Amino acid sequence: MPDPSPKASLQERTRYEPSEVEPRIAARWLESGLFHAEPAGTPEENYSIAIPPPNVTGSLHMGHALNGSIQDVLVRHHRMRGQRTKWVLGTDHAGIATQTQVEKQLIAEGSSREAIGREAFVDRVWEWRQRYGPQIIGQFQRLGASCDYQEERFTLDEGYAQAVMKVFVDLYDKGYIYRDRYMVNWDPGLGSAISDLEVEQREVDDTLYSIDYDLEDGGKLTVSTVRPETMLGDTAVAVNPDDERYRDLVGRTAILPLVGRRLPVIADEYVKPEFGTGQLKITPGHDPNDFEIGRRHGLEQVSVIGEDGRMAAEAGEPFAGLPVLEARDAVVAALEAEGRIAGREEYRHEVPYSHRSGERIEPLISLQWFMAMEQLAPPAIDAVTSGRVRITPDNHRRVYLDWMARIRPWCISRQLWWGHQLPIYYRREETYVGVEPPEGEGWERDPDVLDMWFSSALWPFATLGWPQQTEALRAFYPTDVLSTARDILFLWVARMIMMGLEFAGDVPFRDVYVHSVIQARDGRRMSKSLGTGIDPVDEIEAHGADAVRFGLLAMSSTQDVRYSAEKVGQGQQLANKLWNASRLVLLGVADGTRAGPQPRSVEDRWILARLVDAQAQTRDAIDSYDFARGALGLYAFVYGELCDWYLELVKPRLYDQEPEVSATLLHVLRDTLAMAHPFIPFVTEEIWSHLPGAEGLLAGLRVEDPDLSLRDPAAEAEVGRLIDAVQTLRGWRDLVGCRPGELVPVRLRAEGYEATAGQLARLARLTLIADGGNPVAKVPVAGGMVEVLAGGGFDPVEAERRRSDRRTTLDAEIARSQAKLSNQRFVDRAPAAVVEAERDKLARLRTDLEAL
RNA sequence: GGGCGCGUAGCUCAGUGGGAGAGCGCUCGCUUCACACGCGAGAGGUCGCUGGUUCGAAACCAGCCGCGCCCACCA
Repeated sequence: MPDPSPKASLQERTRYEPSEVEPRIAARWLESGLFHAEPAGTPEENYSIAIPPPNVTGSLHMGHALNGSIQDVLVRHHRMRGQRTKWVLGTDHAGIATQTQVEKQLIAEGSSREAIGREAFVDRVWEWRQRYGPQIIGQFQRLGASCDYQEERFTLDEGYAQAVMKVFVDLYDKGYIYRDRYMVNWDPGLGSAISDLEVEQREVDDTLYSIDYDLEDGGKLTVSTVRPETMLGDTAVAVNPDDERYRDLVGRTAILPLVGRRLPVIADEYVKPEFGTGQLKITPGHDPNDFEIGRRHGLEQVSVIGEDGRMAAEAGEPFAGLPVLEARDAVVAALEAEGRIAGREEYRHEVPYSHRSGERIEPLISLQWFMAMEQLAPPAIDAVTSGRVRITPDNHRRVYLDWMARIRPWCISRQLWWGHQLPIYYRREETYVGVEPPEGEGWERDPDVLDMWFSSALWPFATLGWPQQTEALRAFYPTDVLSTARDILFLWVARMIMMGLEFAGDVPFRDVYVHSVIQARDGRRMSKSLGTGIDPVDEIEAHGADAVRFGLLAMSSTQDVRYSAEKVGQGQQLANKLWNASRLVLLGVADGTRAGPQPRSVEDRWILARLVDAQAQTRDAIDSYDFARGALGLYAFVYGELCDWYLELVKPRLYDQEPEVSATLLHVLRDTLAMAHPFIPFVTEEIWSHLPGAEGLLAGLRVEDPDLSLRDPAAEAEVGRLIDAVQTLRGWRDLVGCRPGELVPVRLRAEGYEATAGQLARLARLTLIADGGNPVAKVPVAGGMVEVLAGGGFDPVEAERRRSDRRTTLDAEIARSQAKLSNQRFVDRAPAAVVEAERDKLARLRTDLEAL
């Protein structure tokens, strides 16, 4: 990190400049080694989080920035509470995404992965990773994330690969992993099978064709399909067994047009009599439903579409070799020529698309590796129902449980080159599965790799050194919380829980926090392809990391929210406010002051009480994962209490160099910085470095529990009354046209200002006069009246109008209150405290009215 | 088809049984010796609609209207 420009003095820096400060602070943190935790102690006393590993090719997006901010609040908070805290860092090899990137690069060079071969290709991807992998790590540092950067893991590093291989072999040995020819979601764009979770349904307008099939012994039937080309693979026609119309059809034989194949007419419950003609063509090779029906009835499976997205040889001439869409037209044309198209209609329906490549899924039968989930799911269900894993917000709990209850086999093999290659070897009819390659000649390794989510599922324990029983594993597993967006609840979270229980002997985390999704300003999802993305790095450059962190946390919620530039602005202002408030204090306090609460007046007791309350509230917000409340509460304290009132109240004493107020101010500042640090770490660390007597980094400060003995309801009531009165009087002044600087002579006729009358006069610009003549105006304040005496320059007409408005309001409120209290049912049934409060209120209103 | 959630000030959102809130925006005033990324004062809301429960509903219940998301193999 280059040495920054010579540090301007506090005196000159009237504006907080994050771009100057943040890189300097980030460098200090990294050099300090504070973020690294040597393993010791137990998971119960330590605090750990495993970062959701970003894709190695990725760059920081808004989701990373939000989740990074959330996790960093948690990690910094617990570190400052004195826990040994580790935030496990690393990246994911992200099989598909990374392979696609490098392939694009190759194609741009006029080459391809096939041209250079697997080995050279994988080398190329590793080079890519060395080059682009550090980018996103640097961006997390820019955000201020206090990860343990000394121990970065990668889902394809050597130790991690060992863990993956061991898990695979163990699961195979237990019989959970098996090979099957089964209907899979084939992604023609990728040239690979993908799992159910990587498929998304999209609404599509298609044409629904009705096609006549002749019956062998005379007559015909009519089937409907949006994919006429698949009829070449039909092996039956089905009707519902209860469908009276077709009872005598069952058992007869239809003839498949164009092909001539004899199709048995079968009866199956799946067929809906009311849909179309109630006669359904059965294509076990290319439709998941038909596949199941085919298995039930022992039907032949004919694959007419190949993995290359073209019609296979089985499709016959002239269709074999044609791309699917061309084949569709050709089949329709051929059927039309035979007069078999009985109808077409526009048809809107949902169709599976690949979440990875964006292409339409081609369901087909393929030989793949699967993982059975029946044994793994129940313990993972129990972990959540028993509360060993808590999910926040808890409406996601049921979503998780519903999915787990209906969990299906997981297709784990991918026809890719970048990833964990299956530890499976074939020789003729033999299959060998093992971490080490088999002895002997002639073995060939299965070319497929594992679904990236298989390796990600091991993340919380594989990163800590499993299968070795390491110190790190003993100290930090289970981790405390997993913070994530809900879109990978099944893909990742559920699988981590299953794998953690199966292999690491415990749940991988105690809490799952599901954060909101930040949408674009117009409510659409943020996405590069839609052009709706906002780059958090740009935002950090423009407004500072603290501002972005604050903004994201403040807009976070239990539901999806639109990106709010205003909240980021609020964060930027907070940083600037804190900086300038600190300048006031640091430039003003007496030399040699030691920080410590030394209350001498009611406002001192008040700010100490408010500080303790803010500390408790902030802590509670963090502990309950309510980051918006935490961030906004912090803002409210700094603006609404510390700066607007306390600093204004004590300025005269500060200028007088009163030692006690210096000590108290430094104490409040110190504690405020510590409280704010998890949310806005840079500005607080920078200010901390200017604090007299501050040693070391704020990030490493050990924070004590809030000192509840400083709570002070009496001081809060007294200063609360003062604040109300000042605001009332300022409002009055503004309304009646008092010049801003002018001192108005008044007589205070109100209770409860014994200790604060001087402050009231100063802040509302009044001159207090003990006696004097008749008032020329009256301003009601809590506890009584401020009588304005002759001599102040104001508009008497406006003053009278104000008084009369106030009377109208009071009359209305009194009427409402009286009505309420004269309602016998209210008095009888409402809680006594509520009724009592209503009576007090009425009394107060009447007093105020009388005073007027 | 099943499930979850949302509809509160011009905008983005808090508020879950006892007198409607924040930030931004808007209006007016202020070169007040920390901050004009500032200070002070204001305007602005039938809390989607209808019905119900309750002494009392923005909040709880039901229905309706509008919007979003997740899950699901109807050609």
